[in-house]
Amino acid sequence: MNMAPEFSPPQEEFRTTQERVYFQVRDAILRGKFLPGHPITIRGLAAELNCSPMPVREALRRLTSERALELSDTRRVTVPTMTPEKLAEICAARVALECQAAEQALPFVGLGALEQLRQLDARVTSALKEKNIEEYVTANLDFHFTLYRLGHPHIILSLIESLWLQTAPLQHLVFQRFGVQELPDRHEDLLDAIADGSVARVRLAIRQDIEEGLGSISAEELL
Amino acid sequence: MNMAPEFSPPQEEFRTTQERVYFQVRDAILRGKFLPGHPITIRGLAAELNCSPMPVREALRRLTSERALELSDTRRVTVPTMTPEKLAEICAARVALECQAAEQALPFVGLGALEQLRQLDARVTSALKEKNIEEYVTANLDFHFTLYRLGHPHIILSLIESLWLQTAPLQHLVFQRFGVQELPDRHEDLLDAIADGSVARVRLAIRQDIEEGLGSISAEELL
DNA sequence: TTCCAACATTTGTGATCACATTCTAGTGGT
DNA sequence: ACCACTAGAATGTGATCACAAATGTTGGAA
Repeated sequence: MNMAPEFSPPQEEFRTTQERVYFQVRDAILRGKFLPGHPITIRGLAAELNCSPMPVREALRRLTSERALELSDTRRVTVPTMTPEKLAEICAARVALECQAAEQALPFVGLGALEQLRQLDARVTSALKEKNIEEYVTANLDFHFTLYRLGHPHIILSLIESLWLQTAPLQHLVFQRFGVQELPDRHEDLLDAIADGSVARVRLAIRQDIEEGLGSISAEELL
Repeated sequence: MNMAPEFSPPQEEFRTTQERVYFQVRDAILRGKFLPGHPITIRGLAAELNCSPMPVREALRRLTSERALELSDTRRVTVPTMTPEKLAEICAARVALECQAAEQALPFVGLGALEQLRQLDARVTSALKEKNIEEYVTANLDFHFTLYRLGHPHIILSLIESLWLQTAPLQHLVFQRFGVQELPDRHEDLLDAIADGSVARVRLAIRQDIEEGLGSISAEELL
């Protein structure tokens, strides 16, 4: 059986092995290479990533601390399974934090940034038409985070990243089953609201984008 | 020099040493036993806590992942120093998340819970009068978290806990210098709003409680 | 066939060791 | 007296080992 999670080779150079392992596993989770409920072993990862168990232990500890992975009652590390309650919570937290991040970013949106956001949105819609899920996920992620980063947040951004990390495997699975054609595109509303500088409309667009995207799958993920 | 951070003995029994160390260090941070900027060494902690460096490594990794500690550019673990920017962000994030948590808890507030909250608020105000900082901090923490826990949140609650952990050492220092007599008490407004079941007033009270509490110290913590 | 006990394997945790990097004194020169 | 430089100590990181708990497998008995 081929359980190899297809780790990407390390893109950039990292200071420590633990950091390299952390980002490789993190990336694998984001790309949905781990199935929910799938157990992860320290020695197995160490063998696949060509290092000793030590850096893997710390990387996994870090990821479980971010809720990207989960500790079972027997101290085994697994990919978290999603429940409707957790999804609703993540949804609510994302609305609360991303609305705040967007509002905080709003004064910093110049014409260059707006143009960049439009181009990223174009990538998103084109990926939607081509049903290229991989591209859609990454472009959508880039679109949101380039906006949020304009306000130069640190703490809030890392909280949002943690929440995205938790829904990442789910997105992948659900999009595989349903396709992506029927998702409403709230990015247009968002871009218009940003251009107008309307805080209320920005918050509304983000809330709808999140709730329609994540809410639409809330009934289907009982695996 | 007596740098011993006065670790509390482990209150309950923990499954692993790493977990014990994690909570002991976490508790020490919450009680302000570590000074901001103070470097923390793995071997030093290991010696103080009677274990090998290994569990300390994982506990510190976990705490830095929660931003309760910080990694310097030379991979040294230090207690984070607060900056006005970080404080403003934490403040904004707390408003966003705690308003959400309170709104989520509102339907679950029964008469028993309301009475419990009133008693906790009484503890807070009495601690304020007696200028008992330790008691104030814990009672205030209990007040907020018993409210939030009513909505049975998991993810949001852990996010909020992480944010409180980041401001804990600051509270301690600032309250030592200024005393606590002039802090406005928004808990009364909050309790009234809860009794009325008014979401808008609950959110307003929490926003004011956070912003007046943390905002009042934003200009004074340049250490 | 089904169930359960006993064994072997795997796994997580903690300790110890080795090494490269960083911090800290102590030294020597100006 | 002051500063740059070097040697020693201390620290973080990674690897390996030991051990107990958990998991998986095998074997026999009902």
